[in-house]
Order: sequence, then C-alpha cells, then structure tokens
Amino acid sequence: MRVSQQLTKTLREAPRDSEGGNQELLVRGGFVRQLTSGVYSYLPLGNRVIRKISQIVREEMDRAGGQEISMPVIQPKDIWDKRPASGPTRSEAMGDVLFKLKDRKGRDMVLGPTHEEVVTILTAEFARSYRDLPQLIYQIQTKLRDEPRPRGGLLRVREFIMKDLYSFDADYDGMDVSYRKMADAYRAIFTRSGLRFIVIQADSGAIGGKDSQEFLAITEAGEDDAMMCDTCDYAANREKAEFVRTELPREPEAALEEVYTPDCKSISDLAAFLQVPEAKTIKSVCYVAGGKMVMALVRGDLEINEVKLSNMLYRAGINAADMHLATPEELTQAGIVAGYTSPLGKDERVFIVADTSLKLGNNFVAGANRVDYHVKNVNYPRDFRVDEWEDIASAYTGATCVRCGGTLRAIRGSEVGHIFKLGTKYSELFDATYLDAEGAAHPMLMGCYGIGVGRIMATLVEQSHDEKGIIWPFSVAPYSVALVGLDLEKEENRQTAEQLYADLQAAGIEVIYDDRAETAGVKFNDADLLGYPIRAVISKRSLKNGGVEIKLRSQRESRVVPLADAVGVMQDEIRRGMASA
RNA sequence: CGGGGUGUAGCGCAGUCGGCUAGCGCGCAGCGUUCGGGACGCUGAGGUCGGAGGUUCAAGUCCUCUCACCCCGACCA
Repeated sequence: MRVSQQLTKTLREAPRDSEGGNQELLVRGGFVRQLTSGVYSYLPLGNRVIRKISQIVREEMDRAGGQEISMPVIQPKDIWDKRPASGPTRSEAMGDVLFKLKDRKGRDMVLGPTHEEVVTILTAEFARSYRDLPQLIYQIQTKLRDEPRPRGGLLRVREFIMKDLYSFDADYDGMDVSYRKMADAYRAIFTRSGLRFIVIQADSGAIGGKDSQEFLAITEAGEDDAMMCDTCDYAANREKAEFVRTELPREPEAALEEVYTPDCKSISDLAAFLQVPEAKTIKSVCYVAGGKMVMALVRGDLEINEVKLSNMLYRAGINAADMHLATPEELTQAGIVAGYTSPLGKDERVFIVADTSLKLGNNFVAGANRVDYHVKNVNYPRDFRVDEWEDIASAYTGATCVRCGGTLRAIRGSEVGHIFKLGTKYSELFDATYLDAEGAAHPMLMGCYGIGVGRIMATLVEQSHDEKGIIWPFSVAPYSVALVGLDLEKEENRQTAEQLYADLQAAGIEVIYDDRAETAGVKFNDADLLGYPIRAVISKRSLKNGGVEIKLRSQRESRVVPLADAVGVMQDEIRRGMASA
C-alpha cells in the first residue's frame, strides 16, 4: 500500500470526546471512526488488525477441532421467549440489552447478542447420535447489545466482533475435555496476539453452570476487578475470590452491655469511639430481595460482597433478581433503626445471612437497634440467630490466599475471553438430544466460549503504546514494515525506494510505503503513531551511509544495512518478532 | 433511569451587551521556497452556527421544545 493512496489520514489533535488511551490513538491514527454511541467503523488499518486477530483465533479454533459457520444476526424473538422449567426467559433476563425490532409483517425480531439458541437448534438437527459427538461449532461475527452506557472507547461497545464457539458432548467427561481444549486454545490465542493476560476463576452467576474462567487483559482501563495471589497461581474475579479470614483471640463470653455511642453511625466512628478494633464489631446491612427483608452480617473489618450474597440467596430459594439496599421506609416498616441495625432479637421474618468471619471471634459490638446506642459482648448463638453461614465478604488487597497462604492483591483488567460449561440448559430448552448406544435419548452437554476480537485490539493499544503512539506486536500489526521514502524528488532516491518496495512485496512482506511529498518529521511521526513494528528509511542520508536505515518501533536505535541485505534483515526481524509474541 | 456537560467548515476551537461580510489554527487545492522529527510565503475552496418553533427592526448570541454525543452514577448474558 502507498500512503499517498490510502483513504485515511492521521489527526494531529485528539478528537473532542476522546478519552485518551486506545480511543484517542485509534481515532487519531485513522483505525476506526465512531458512527454513533458505541458503534464504530473499522477503517482500512483497523480492519487489517481485526483480520490479523481473527486469523489467529480461527487457526487456533480449527486446530482444536472447531468448525466455522456463520449464523444470522437477525433472529425471530420467539426463540428468546422459550420458557425454561424455572426462572426467566432469555429475553426477560436480558431486558433492554436485547435489541428488538419488527419485520414488515409485524413479527417480533431481535438482533443477536449471542447465539446459544440458534446454534443449539442447528446442531440438534444434525447431531442425532452419540457417534456425531462431540461437535465444536464456532463463528466470528458481529454481536449487538444495547448496553446502557458504552464506554472506554472500543472497550465497551454496542456492536462488536466476537468469536463464539459452542461445544456439544455426550456426557460430562466429554464436556470437560472440550472445556480444557478451549482453555488451552485461548491461552495460545492471547499469547500469540501479544497480550498480557491472566486467567481467573469467574462467577458463573445465577445462570448456573459449574466451571467458568475469564481471560483478563491486564489494563487499568478495564472494567473488571480480579484478585490474584502473589505466590501461587490462584486468581479470581473479585465477586468470586475466596480468602482466609483472620482469627481473633477468644475471650471468655461476657454479659451483654448496652453503651451510649453518640454520632457513631459508621463502623470506623464506632471502633474509634469505643477504642476497639473494627474487627470486634458486627456490620449489619439490610437488603430486600424477593419481598423478604435480608440482613447481611460481616465482621467490621470486612465488606459485604453483594454478588456473593445474591448467589447465596438464590441457593436458599430467594429470588435475588430485585435485591436492593432496604430503603428507609422498608427499614422502618420492619422495625429496624438505620445506623444502629442489629441481629439481636430478630425473628424469622428477617432472613439473616452471616459471614463465616463472625465465627472467628467473640464479644462483638453490634447495634442496639436504638438511636445512639450499641451493645457490647454480643455472641453467637447466645444472642442472635443466623439462617445461613456463608462467605459473603469481599476479598481485599493483603488478604490471605486460601490455596497457599500467600497474599492476594487486586488487579484491573478487561475481559477479552470467557469460557464456561453450560450443561444441559439450552439442550433441554430446545430439545437437543442424541441417542446413545442403547437407543436412549439424552440432552447434549454444552459449553460456550467467547472472545472479544475488537476488545483484543483495544486492550493491545492500552498495553502497548508510548507518548508517540501505538506499538503493535508483529503478529497483529496492520503492516510489518513502514517504508519511508525521503528526498523522493531526486529520481535516484525514488527509484531506489520503489525498488525496495517491490522487493519487499515480492518477498511476501506486508509493507506500507510512505511516498507522500511530506517532510521527514510528518512521516516519522505518522509511522510512530500508527505503530508499525519496523521502519525502513531510504533517503539521501541513508544512501550515503550505505543503504537503508532500519529501526524497530519498540527500540530507540537504528542501523543502516546495505540495500542488498535489506529484505533479508527485515525477514529476520519479522521472524524474531513473531516468535517472541 | 438520575445528575452534569458539549453541539459553530473535514478536525480542534473563538465569537463580548443581540448589530453590519461568522473568525482562528490544522487539514484541503494551486504556485513558489524548503527538505531527517508535525517547515514557510502568497492565493483559494469550504458554513442550513445540531434541529424545530418563538421574541425582535435585527438571533450563532435571548426564550421554549427537541435531537445527538460525552462524563459520573444506577443498571448490566
């Protein structure tokens, strides 16, 4: 490609609404343009990057036995309205995130946010026997989700390119094998893409399913919090992370004692006022879920994790979909005094969930359920009842790892991949069964595995740039070599540059040739902004010095190589660059 | 959905108390001079001032409504 003929141009200034990071660099470089909120065009350079990433994904999926197909974006809504034995339909669960429209006959349609439904229907038609299993079916295709608020440039958008693979197996062992294959393939994909990532245990959520892992690209711009151990390889979503609670020294149980605690509405106020550690207090927070008043208790030094809490409630048969902090009215109605809430004296009308930390200590301070008063020496089970003991506290930086005793720390990232075992949820819903060797029908065991292709591009930019611009890994760079021609008005220089351009192309190297009548500074700055891994300069200076000046984007130094060696030298650099990704 | 902000040339911006032909920088076109880190001069093209309605002799500027986008929060297979 010649820069002089390229559609896009670089922007000297950041666009008004750019947020910095990947958004600013990708827009300034002309990789993408926003059309409307959360919806982008991929321009020639951006499209090449997407193609490179997609190709890596495709190769690894095929290597793992995947078969590529392409499913419709437009789908009839009724397949989203299938009602399972219990719980909401998919359409209800997704709510307004699902794009809905009507066709000319007035039939309700949706734009596919994912394809479990369609792929299950398809596979059920063909895979009728245990002999037809397993099947690994995938596509790389546009997904549409009407997110409440797109953000982070390309990190969270409403229309995005995703690879989604679905596995169909005869039994649980088979599903486990497929799952492991995908986990391995995912590691290979992100490694080849040059991404720094971690694999974490994820919350499978209320949807169910046993195993689930997220692949997080490490970046501060991400929206996901994870906890990882500094010693072993334990890493988990913050909503899921387990940790060891510290044990407090046991004291002889003392008698309850009400104390006057003016203006002590928070745990820290209270602990300071009574001169006790925060861990000696009980934090009580009230929620309403499924029409029931729920009181969550954790030790004062910990925080309540609402996701863990709601999962617990689901398990206890309470519909936590509408769980929210109890309003002042709801508290008053239940006879609870805000700021001085307490498990003391609560009967079965309040569902009490206690974090296991409360077993590791005694003589706690709790609210007196009376303004300006707390109660000392509160002990279980002497003084209050608990419906469920559970891990409902958030892990924190400095907490102790459950696996190895190491220390956990928080890390931020963006979810670029997510794999999980679905079991028979969709196969039962759509009657996707196969016949075993005895002729008996069974639902297939499914797994689903997603990769955000566009998000890989965005997180790569977040991870790999400097003050001048992007630094693409060799494996996904739109072009490997930027050939910069200077002093081109001299016929001899132009011919030399043209010849090298032709030679590079003939050698199969992806090269973009800057043949514009621009000054050196403009061309160098563009090459830096656009992040091509190798820059090759032909100028009167380089020729005087013996040939072509070659510089890696990731390095400061350049060197001059004879024209005759130039192609070979660049081939070597590309080989090395690809290998080190 | 709640709160805040912004819409003026392809991009970034200015536009005073309502006033006369709506400006500046970048980019774009032509000519000339430059030529290794975003050069310079001259000339030129490019505008429904987000949209609709209103007030006024006069609206980019004031009023009403509306749309879009951005940010914070809520929400989020």
